[in-house]
Amino acid sequence: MSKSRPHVTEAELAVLEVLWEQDRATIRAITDRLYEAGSTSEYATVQKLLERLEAKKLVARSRSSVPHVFRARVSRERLIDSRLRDVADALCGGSMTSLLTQLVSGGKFDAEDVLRLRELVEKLDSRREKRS
Amino acid sequence: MSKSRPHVTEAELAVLEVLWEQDRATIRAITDRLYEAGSTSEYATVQKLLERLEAKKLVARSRSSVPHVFRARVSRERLIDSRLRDVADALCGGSMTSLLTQLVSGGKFDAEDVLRLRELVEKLDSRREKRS
DNA sequence: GATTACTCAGTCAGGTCGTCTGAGTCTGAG
DNA sequence: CTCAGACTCAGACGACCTGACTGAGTAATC
Repeated sequence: MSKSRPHVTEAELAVLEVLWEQDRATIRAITDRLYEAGSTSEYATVQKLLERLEAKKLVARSRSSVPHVFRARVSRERLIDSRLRDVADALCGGSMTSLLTQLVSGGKFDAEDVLRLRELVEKLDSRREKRS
Repeated sequence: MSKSRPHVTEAELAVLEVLWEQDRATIRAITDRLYEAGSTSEYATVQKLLERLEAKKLVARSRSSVPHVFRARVSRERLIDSRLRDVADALCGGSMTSLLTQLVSGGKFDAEDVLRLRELVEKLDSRREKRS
């Protein structure tokens, strides 16, 4: 988390979810999406969350028009990756490989999961070979 | 995290690490391990951390002797798994499979990693077949 | 009997997080 | 022009968490 991996709060995440879903959105749109009602204070809450997300460079704000338009600067995939890295740092000495090993050997996966995983490994392997 | 998956603090984790390393330990032993000095207040800090860990059922305390002897009730592997589950819940709709897919396809792994992963998948597959 | 180590309960400051308020700005309708 | 409504921006707030610390009481040891 420390290494330029700011923590994303649950409420902040909810905002990001909307941005992932809608690509671009105003505070109003996000507020209505999250709260239905969209009162003044709820609007302000979303505003503050966006402000913090912007400070963490996780969303971009376009000030060229009013109301401002926001978009996510980070994908869900990157966020997942960053959280996994946090876990690896905290519990696996920073090794993503250990984490992966742990996840694979520990989890319960059915036939379909294993099949998909196998395909994924194949793809990974061939991609790696091509690089070298 | 909510589902009987209490959050483990960094300081609490440091205590757990010692317990994993030493199996059983007194507060004194843990304090000396973590702080070298082992002053009164540091001792009390460790004590409080153990108290909280005990409340979370992550360590067991034997009161039959004084000083009390502590041991971990959760392995590093289980803790990793629980954190991964947190990530899955927060970002993958609770699906560990999605998380796994993300981890495999997103991470940078070298030839050795891929080889090990492949073996792991084999093992997982045969284990699964045996079960059915 | 005093010292030392330990347990147990409680406190405390600093930080984070979600929420909310208020002051000021801009714009469009009447 | 003026007013109302929507928006931005800065700040504050209480609740909570976390690590650190204190003090009172108890048991053991010399």
